[in-house]
Amino acid sequence: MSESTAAPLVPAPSIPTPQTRDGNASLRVARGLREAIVAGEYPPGSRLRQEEIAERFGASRVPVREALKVLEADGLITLVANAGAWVSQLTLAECEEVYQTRERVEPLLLRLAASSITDETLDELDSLAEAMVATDDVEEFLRLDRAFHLTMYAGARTLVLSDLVERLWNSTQPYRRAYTLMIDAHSQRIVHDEHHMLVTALREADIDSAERILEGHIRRTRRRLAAHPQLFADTTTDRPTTPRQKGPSWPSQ
Amino acid sequence: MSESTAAPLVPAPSIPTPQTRDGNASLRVARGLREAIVAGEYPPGSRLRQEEIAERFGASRVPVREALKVLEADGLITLVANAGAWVSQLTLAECEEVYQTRERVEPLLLRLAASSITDETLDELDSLAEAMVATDDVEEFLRLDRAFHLTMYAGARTLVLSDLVERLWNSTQPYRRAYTLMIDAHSQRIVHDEHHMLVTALREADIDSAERILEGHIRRTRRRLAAHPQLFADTTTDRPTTPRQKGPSWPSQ
DNA sequence: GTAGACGGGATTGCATCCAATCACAAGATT
DNA sequence: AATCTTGTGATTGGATGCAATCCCGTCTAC
Repeated sequence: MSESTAAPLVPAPSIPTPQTRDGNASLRVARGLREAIVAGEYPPGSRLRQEEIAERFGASRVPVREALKVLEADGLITLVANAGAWVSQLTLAECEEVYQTRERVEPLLLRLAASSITDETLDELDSLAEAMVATDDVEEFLRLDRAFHLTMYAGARTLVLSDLVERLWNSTQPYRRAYTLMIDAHSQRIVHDEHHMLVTALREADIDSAERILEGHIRRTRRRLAAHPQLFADTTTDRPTTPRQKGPSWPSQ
Repeated sequence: MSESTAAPLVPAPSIPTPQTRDGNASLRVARGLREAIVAGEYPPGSRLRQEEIAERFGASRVPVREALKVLEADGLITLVANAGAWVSQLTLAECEEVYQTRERVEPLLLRLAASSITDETLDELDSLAEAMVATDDVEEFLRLDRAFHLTMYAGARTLVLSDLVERLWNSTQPYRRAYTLMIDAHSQRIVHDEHHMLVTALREADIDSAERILEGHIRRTRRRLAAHPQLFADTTTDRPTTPRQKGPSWPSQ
């Protein structure tokens, strides 16, 4: 398969469309673009041009537009009619909203997953937590943090809830990244302690404690983020990335 | 209202919207189709054909496909590559998942909205609760129930969380409808009492109590739903690729 | 110097057209 | 008689083309 995907690494965007045999270019574009945004390749506020994305993924603009709709529903991008697509910029209030939602929802997911957490998983969680202390690389830290949480939830046989949690993580990833760059040693130590307490509670099968520790863990992160409002979009300034303005969606006909 | 009379049913396939001057047919299709699904016009398991929808909303298949992607992200429909789109059929486990999520998330939304609930809103909530006892019409009951909850949350200046709650309501609406058809007087009385207690707690500005009452209210509904597994898709049945209407039992819209 | 107007170029939204795939029914083989 | 094969019609997926719209650098007026 070397000939099919070797090109994307090198800036040689001649014609990367060997064959669209799969039948779902839309899915491929959505996946790839989501990964690129979460990876920070397109920072918040970046404009996304359909043709550019189409060329990058070797598709036409039609599946790209479908993928953009999906990513808008994910909260990752903001679409403005007849204007374009931008990577979502969260205000501090919106970011806190997502974190407050996480405080409520992730403990539930943890509870649903707890019964199927094995000893091997617990050991893996411990080593992930240790690796977070060891690393100095921001991207590595973020990856480990994400892996820690998602590994805890991996056993849950849920569909809606796991999807939701992943969306919440994705939409706030840029701000976790920006914050991690300026994290101090003390906060990092607290994060580590909380992770360790979490594993301990799970080892003792004390789900109620685990839920509370996880909730506090997320809440503390939220408060630390709130202490750095400069990382977020300003609510006063008029951004070209108009936050999606939903109509009166509730009137049932 | 028995709006379910024939207006949309009557074969008047001329052209409902002769011109798509708005500039966003995709949004219009998504909105209209979502309303139709939530209204029960397309019961779970129904197949959605692109051309049919396109004709109904006076658009081509391209914006229809974009709308289908959005509704898939909403959890309202299920897309299968190269096969088609079906209105989502939830298993009992999935429905309980949604309800458990609601138990955690809606109290938070209520908390965020509580500060901006006025006395007029409280009076409106009371009358909505009263109207629920008075009516015998299922659709009216559902509309009032939805209006009650949404009115409580209306003051919250949130985007992500309100969207999330709306999605959770929408995706479970068909099962609320089916269940409401067989609700007994005793359960209905409990629902009414809970609503009244909720308004009382809000009137006393006792947010913690309001949260707990709301959580219990949703949980009890979940447990009543779980007592009627026959309303849901069987876990043993095949993929949504082979969904078949097995007499959804309630009148064709 | 600042604010408003404007026009070229770029970009989006949508309809039409064609290829690919699947469901389904009828026939052939064992 | 049951199962595998085959072919046709219907449906979906995607690319191209065109009209409508918007962004943005430039010019003009005050």
